Amino acid sequence: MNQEAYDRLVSCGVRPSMQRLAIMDYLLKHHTHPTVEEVYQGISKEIQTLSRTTVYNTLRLFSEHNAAQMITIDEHRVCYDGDIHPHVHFFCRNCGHVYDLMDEEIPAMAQPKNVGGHMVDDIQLYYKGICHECSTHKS
Amino acid sequence: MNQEAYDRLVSCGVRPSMQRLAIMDYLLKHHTHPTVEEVYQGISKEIQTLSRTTVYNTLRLFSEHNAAQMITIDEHRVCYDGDIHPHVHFFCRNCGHVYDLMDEEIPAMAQPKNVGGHMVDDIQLYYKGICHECSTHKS
DNA sequence: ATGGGTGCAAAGGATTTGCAACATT
DNA sequence: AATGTTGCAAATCCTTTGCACCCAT
Repeated sequence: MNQEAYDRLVSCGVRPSMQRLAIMDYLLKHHTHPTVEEVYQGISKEIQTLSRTTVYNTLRLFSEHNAAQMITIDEHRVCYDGDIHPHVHFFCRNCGHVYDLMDEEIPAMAQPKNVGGHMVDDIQLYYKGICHECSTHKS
Repeated sequence: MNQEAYDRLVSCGVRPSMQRLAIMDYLLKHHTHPTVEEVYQGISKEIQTLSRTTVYNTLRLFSEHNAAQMITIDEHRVCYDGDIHPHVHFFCRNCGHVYDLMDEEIPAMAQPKNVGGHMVDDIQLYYKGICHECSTHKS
């Protein structure tokens, strides 16, 4: 079993279960910003009885407990990131891939701060454009 | 007629039409980050024959021509902003409202720049949390 | 008459909900 | 037993597509 997945769940106040551990494990091992469907496809081999509903519920639960990041950069589909360290996401309009940009600066959000009267607890910085792959391998 | 709406369309290379002018006019007069549905409801009184399809197509067209901003901060629904000056958006997890934060700094994006090999042409900075309304009028 | 714009109806997809079965304490 | 978790099927909601009509050049 994956100790890191277990620890993440416990430290974020999420009760561990077979499915939850498998899903967190998947997120920690695949830095591909998977969608619900991709997570489901990746895990259903191991857990034959897994349902999409559980993946939906679990990923939502994770993001509510800050055990994973929900990314809404693509209008068509939500995806998730097991890396909860704040970093910039880049979305390619052409191929739809989401890339991490670890070197870009992003204002840190150690604890909730008050901005214009509102309590801000999360900051997401999204870059959009055309990725390197798509701009070189143009058809 | 609204000269500002007309000018925005022309300067962004969007051919004006009855519907397009009405939709742009709505965006310029309502800084509420309306969804497709809200724009539709707001305009269908004037243009009785307006269809949702046209609103969908038109708002998409606007965002493709940078005549409006498409905002995907809320996982459930896309919304639009007629203000194309870069500014931070704040999303309230509780009531779902999207607020402008004009005073927050946002890295400017005058023209496309290369970041880690990718051509970035748009930057969006999203803050999330609980808005002032929701935190004071708690139930 | 040609090309773009509009709108209806239908299709498509993603996500949520209700509820019953199951697991775990 | 009680509580939380899972999963199926159905429902819902958002958005796109195909196609025909219409308008303006």
